[in-house]
Amino acid sequence: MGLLCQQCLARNSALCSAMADDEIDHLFSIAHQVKVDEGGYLLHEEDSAKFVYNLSYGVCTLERLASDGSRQIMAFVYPGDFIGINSGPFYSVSVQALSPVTACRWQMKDLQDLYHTHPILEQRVHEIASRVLAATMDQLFVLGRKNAVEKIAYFLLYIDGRQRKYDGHSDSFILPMTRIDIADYLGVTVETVSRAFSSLKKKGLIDLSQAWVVTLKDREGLRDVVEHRVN
Amino acid sequence: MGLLCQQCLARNSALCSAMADDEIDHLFSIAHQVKVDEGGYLLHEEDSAKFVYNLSYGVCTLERLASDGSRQIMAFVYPGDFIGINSGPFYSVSVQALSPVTACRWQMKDLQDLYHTHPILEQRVHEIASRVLAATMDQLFVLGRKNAVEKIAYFLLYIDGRQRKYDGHSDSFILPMTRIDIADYLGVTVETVSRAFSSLKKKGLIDLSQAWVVTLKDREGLRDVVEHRVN
DNA sequence: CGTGAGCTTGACTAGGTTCAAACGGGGTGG
DNA sequence: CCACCCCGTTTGAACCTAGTCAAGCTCACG
Repeated sequence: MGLLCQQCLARNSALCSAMADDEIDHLFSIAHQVKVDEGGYLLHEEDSAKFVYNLSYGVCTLERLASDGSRQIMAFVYPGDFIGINSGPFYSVSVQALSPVTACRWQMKDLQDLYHTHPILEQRVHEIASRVLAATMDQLFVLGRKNAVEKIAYFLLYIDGRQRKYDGHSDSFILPMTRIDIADYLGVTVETVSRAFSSLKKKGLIDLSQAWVVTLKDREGLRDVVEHRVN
Repeated sequence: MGLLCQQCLARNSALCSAMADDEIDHLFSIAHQVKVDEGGYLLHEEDSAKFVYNLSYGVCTLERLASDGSRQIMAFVYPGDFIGINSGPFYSVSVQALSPVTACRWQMKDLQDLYHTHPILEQRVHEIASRVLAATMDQLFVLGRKNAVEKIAYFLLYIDGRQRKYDGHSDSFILPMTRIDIADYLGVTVETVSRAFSSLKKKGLIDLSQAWVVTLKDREGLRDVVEHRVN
């Protein structure tokens, strides 16, 4: 059984890594495996938050939809990330799969019961929650105070940080999301995203061999762009 | 001793309200009272997060400052609100007083010790953290997807909700923050804030007897503006 | 190959920023 | 007590960035 966990991309996630190999079987035994097709939803914002998920494979968006159809993506969710861990009575965001997705699902209640025998789990949950809030505030700053090119530079460094561990430590990675997703993450339009990519390419900071294959040629230069130290 | 708590504006805050009148003495006995002048800082983003605060009187901003001087306000903090409850090793935001401020300060550690005897406290802390995250995501949506007038309409309803319990249930309230603060909260300039106020006034949705005295004449109309249902 | 979805680019427009000036109310000093 | 000043706010005009609309391109897939 534990074999599934040993091979899981999320084995070293903030929560699972708190459990030794011989303990993880129990964590796994109370979990359900969930699969969602590309484009499908893992959960909806109005659902009551009964479950906690840990993404094993694939990438998701954490998003909110307005009545007029406009969408704001709050975060991109990668293997090892948790979903629903700091929700109130409802999730308050929907989670959509950008690719075929596998996740471990626990009853919130079951996980909380584990806190008694494994108090470190609760501590880890706190840490995760505080990191999520900090990341959301980073994004808030970017949306409020950065222009289009700075937003894209920030986005690329953010994705680089998220994906490096899966794509190896090269300077190239494959974007799992469309330009529309990027636009909805940064609060701009698709065209603006496209123009900003071109601008960074012209500056020599990145390469795009294909639209979704990014090579970071100058991370320090990208950081300068984000920090508004260059035009 | 407990008298101070009985009269405190934060007596019914999410945390203190978990304690009965006869129990609150203990919570108070391990607290320090902190006072900060208008414009002063309660804490800085780079401080290590050793303390938790509960605001008793006054209003603060929760803000982040960039190297180029640009500022993003993440939230306005009112009596009863908690500060530093879901920080990582550092606070990651600074807290500035908009008016003379009084707060109760606890050692994070002391509060965590109380969890054993009063498990409800820990639960409340979770709830607070999840509400903070939800509110931050609301703001993220607004910054990413709303225009200037919609942002101001959202802001007014947000402040109305925050202040109603202190200002009584009238339709008028006094803004404790400047136009610059509002601008830095919504990711626009002062001039844009001013023009948006004028626009809402012209629409008949609000009144401004003085610059900082707002009367909401049509809450439903304001909600329509926020939801993009009107121009 | 041909098709279509997603991406890029161009031309024009609109909303917000910038810079500048005027306004208004509260506080200070003559 | 009034005049003056100062700070925050409002308003105006020019500018510019990002949005809009439209066309063309690329590439994966049938």
